[in-house]
Amino acid sequence: MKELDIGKVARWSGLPASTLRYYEEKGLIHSIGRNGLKRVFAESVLQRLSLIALGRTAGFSLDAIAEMLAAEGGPAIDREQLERKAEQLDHTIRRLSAIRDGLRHAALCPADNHLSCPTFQRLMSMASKQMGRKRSAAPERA
Amino acid sequence: MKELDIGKVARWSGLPASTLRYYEEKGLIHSIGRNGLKRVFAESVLQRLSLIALGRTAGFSLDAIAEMLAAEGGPAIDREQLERKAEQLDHTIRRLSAIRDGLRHAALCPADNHLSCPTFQRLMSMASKQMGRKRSAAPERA
DNA sequence: GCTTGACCTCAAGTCGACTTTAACTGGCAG
DNA sequence: CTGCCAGTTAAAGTCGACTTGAGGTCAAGC
Repeated sequence: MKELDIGKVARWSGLPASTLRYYEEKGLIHSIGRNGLKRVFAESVLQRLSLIALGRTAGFSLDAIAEMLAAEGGPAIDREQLERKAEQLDHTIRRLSAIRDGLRHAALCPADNHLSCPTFQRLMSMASKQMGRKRSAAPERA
Repeated sequence: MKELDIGKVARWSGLPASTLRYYEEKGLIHSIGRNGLKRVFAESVLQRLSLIALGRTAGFSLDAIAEMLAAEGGPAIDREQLERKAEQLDHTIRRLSAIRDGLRHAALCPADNHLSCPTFQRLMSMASKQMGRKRSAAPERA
């Protein structure tokens, strides 16, 4: 099993060492031991970091990601929760798609005020569909 | 032209008044005047707030949104920039889609460790494709 | 005339996610 | 032995996006 010091992990993951320490402190990753003072990581930490980066991209908080990663190894994954998150993501994707189309349209449409362009408006209203954002979606700190 | 006080804007937009004041301070919205001390908003501020919410969903910072909104009314929209943003969003969407599929697969797949499941791995590697930190899109942030 | 409620300002506080700083350790090169 | 380099810690600082708090204004209602 290949062992990496923090510098290698940093270089390969693209994350600064400080972030790796921070993630370890938060329990998102674990070092497999020490060599003197120095942390030693298993190669597999890179995959875990990928998953974390992915989760961040998807908009999850570090805490939410920690939960999911914990569930992942654990005795029972909450399949229902995963499906809920998948569905949430699905909504997000649809909204982002509408926004993307909106931007693209804005880049082409000659109307000088997009707010009054019907195509733009249609896309935006498609994207909106509920705009009071209170904590309700991603983490469900349960 | 209908005029709204901050309370109505708050109720209709779902945002607290403090946020509306903050947005005004940042130049994202404007009140059309004052009634005594009290801000008076045009009804159109609601649409603007929708766009702002949309932008937030798409992962843009308030500053970036302010820029885009400024460009919107201005003399020339940077079409190239819009197209770039659209393309960025497109990548994000693809990655989110892979993540969604990954989650959904994880919810169904009987393997007890998804990290070793080839289907899961394929989806995740599809989602990754570059993992340097750079925030992009968030679902209803938690 | 006094209270209540919705609004105001300005300053300070909070939260998440890091980054920076200062002081220290331990290995290896010259 | 001396320096340097990569690593270590704990604590403080930063940044974006708000929220909260203290203290004030004003119209309406009892």
